[in-house]
Order: sequence, then C-alpha cells, then structure tokens
Amino acid sequence: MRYGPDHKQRTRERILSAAARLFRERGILGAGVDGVMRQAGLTAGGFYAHFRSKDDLLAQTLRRMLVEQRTRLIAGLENREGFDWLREVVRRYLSRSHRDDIPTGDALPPLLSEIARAPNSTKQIFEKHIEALVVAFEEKTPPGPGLSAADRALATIALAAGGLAMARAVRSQSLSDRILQACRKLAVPEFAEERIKS
Amino acid sequence: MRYGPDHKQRTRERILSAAARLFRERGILGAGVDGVMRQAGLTAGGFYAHFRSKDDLLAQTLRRMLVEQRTRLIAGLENREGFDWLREVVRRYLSRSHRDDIPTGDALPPLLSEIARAPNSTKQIFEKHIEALVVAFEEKTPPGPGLSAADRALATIALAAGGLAMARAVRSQSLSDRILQACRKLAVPEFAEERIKS
DNA sequence: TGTACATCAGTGAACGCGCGTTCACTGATGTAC
DNA sequence: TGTACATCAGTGAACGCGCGTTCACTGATGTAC
Repeated sequence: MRYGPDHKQRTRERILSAAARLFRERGILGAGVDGVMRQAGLTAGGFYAHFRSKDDLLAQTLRRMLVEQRTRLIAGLENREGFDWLREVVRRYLSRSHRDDIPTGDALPPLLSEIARAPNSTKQIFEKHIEALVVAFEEKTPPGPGLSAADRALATIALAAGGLAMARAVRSQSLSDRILQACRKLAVPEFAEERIKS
Repeated sequence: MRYGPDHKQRTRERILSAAARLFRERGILGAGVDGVMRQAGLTAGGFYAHFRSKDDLLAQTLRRMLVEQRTRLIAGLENREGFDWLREVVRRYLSRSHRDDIPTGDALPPLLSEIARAPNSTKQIFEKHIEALVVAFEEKTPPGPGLSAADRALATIALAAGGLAMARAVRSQSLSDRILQACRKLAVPEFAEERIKS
C-alpha cells in the first residue's frame, strides 16, 4: 500500500481533528467540507475516500468530541466524592480558560442549538452522551434536598452549557465573568463564598 | 402613495414576523432572505426596499424578539414577589408547551450558539437584553443565600435557556421531560416537591 | 539489484444548487388639471 | 367627472460565490520476477 501501512487511517484522524475544531468554531452549517479538508492539509475531493457524506463526518466527529469531553471533565477526580467532586467539575467547566477556548472546549455550547434542529440520528448521539454523564454523576454525587443525583446531573449540564454559551455571547468581559461566577454559585452553593480565579 | 398610506410599513411588519419565525426555526445561517420573503408572501428582490442587508434584518428582528420575550415572560405577574414570582417565571419558561413551540418561543435556545459567533454589534443587542432581565429580577427577587438578585438572574437565564435547548436536543420525550423538571428544581428549590404539569 | 506492473490515496476540475444582492421593469395607486 | 401623468412597492431575472458531491486522472508506493 501507498505511504506505509496505516497512512490512510492517520489521514482520517487528521480530518476528524480538523472537523472537531471547525464544527466548534463555526457551527455545523458554518463548517464546510472544503474548509475541514483544507485545515487537514488536503483538497476537498479526497474527502469521500474517508467519509460517506458531511452527515457521516458530523456523526463520527460528534461522537468523538463528546467521549473526549466526558473523559477530560472527570479525569484525575477518582479520589474525590460528593460536593467536592461536583465543585471541581463545575470549576473546570465554568472557567475563563474554557470560555476562551472554543476550538477544543466542550461541543455543547457551540452546537446545542443546532443539535436541536438536527435529525433524530444526531439527537440520539447527544442523548447517549447525556445518559453517560448522568451515570457519572450518580457514581459521585449524593441526592441533594429534593434533587436526585440524576436530576442534579441534568440540571447541572444545562446550567453549565447554557452559562458558557451565554458568557461567550455577551460583548463585555466583566459581564461574561459575572455570568460564569453566578452559574458556579447556583450549581454549587459552596461557591457562594469564593471569588473566581481561573 | 401606493396601496394606502401605511402599506409599506405593514409589509415591513410582515417581513419582520416571518424573519422572527424563521430565524428561530432554522437558525441565523439556516434562514435565508429568500425563505423569509416567501413566508411573508413576497419575492426576494423586494427585500432591499425594507432592509439594507440580511445583517440589518437580523439586528432588527433580534431586538424585537428579545423585547417581546421579556414582556411576555413577566406579563401578569405584577402582583407577585420573591420566590412566588420566580417560580411562575420558571414554570412558564421550562414548560412542555414552550419546549414544543420553537417558532414563537424564546430566541435564546435556538440562537445562543450562533450569537456567540456573531459580530460585536449582535452581541451587544443580546447584552442589553440580559441587562434588562437582570433589572427585572432585581425588582422582584430577594438576595438568596450567597447569591445576589443579579447573580440569580444570570444563572437562572443560563439554566433555563440551556435546559430548554437540551430538552429539544434529545430524542426521547421522557428524557426531555425529565430535563425540564430537573432544571425547574435547581432553579427554584420549592419545585423539588412538585410534579411537572404543563 | 533492477525493471515492469498493480494499487490506490489524494488531486483538481466540474456538476447542480441555493445563497445574498442588484437592477431594469411593472402596474396599482394618488395627484393635477 | 374624466384623463394624463408621476410615484414607488414589489417582481423576476441575473450576478458572483461557496456549498456538497462526483469522477477521470496522477503519482508515490509495494510487489513480482
């Protein structure tokens, strides 16, 4: 075979990485096959040797982005539990550095609106992600006052993704920072006494 | 003048209404000038007698949608105060009927992701809306535990918009309902004991 | 070791289509006399 | 009251452009002898 035995697979990886970045930066409609291939150092025509269609690329990329996000979000928190675990997860997510890093950050803030308009096959990929996050919360957080761990998971995801999207949608930096801090406080009451650092 | 004295202005209103519906249904990129004009019963060419560009239309439409949403959200709640007021606002927003009514519902769930990618002029329109909502909250809700009324406003908006977008982005109806209910509970602790009705 | 051939990842031009925008024109109305 | 003219909201064809996708071709590689 050409270019060594796994050359094609490595090219495919490059396309997926480029797509993951571009979908988050420009949205599903805004990211074109041509732009993705150019970012991967290739020309548009070669795309169809790797993926059946743009829809196929979106499905593969979305699955990969969401798995990666789940891994990253809870990495290194094996020894934490309960509100201690929750506080760290929320601190990571609702941080200035996450807000300022759209191309490698979570896919929900930039893509959630479009997933709501997408076909059921796309929604199902998203749904699997939510269900996996619920399981992760159930392993770590205790049922709060009138709030099951699953309820807390769902509401925290909504608050965090909505908060990050909002923090990116306002013009003023100071308002953006206030949004992050306010969402942290509602998500984890213990944040109410702290100042935002990262 | 042709067609009566305010014919042109009424046509302009029809275009704005069509745009408000289509932007919410299909997103900013997904809603085209052609589609908006067709929905208003006109042809694309006539558009530029009313608006300078698609960007101009978006600005006008967004401003109008956000003002209308603020009005609708707090209409008829003049006599309520504190958590009683908040509970009703959250109940209205995180309802099944709102979730199922994208074309006339709030603009944030379908457009927030795209506003984050929009130019500063668009972000500023959004920012004004947030600031106006903060004022409305400050008039009605007391400072909670470690949470100012402004903080509560910002976090509640994020939670509500994020929750509605999430409820629209999953495939399963039952999970969607659970998302709404979970977000209600986190937004207003008193919801923790109720079942979702509307 | 050297040459001829087969493979196939990637190129680049082309396709039909819908986008935002422009513009010469139409035709229903109000105005002037 | 009736006719000629001016106005201008809206039409519809056309523009250049980028989209997703197709396909004949290229050329770098591995294989056979």
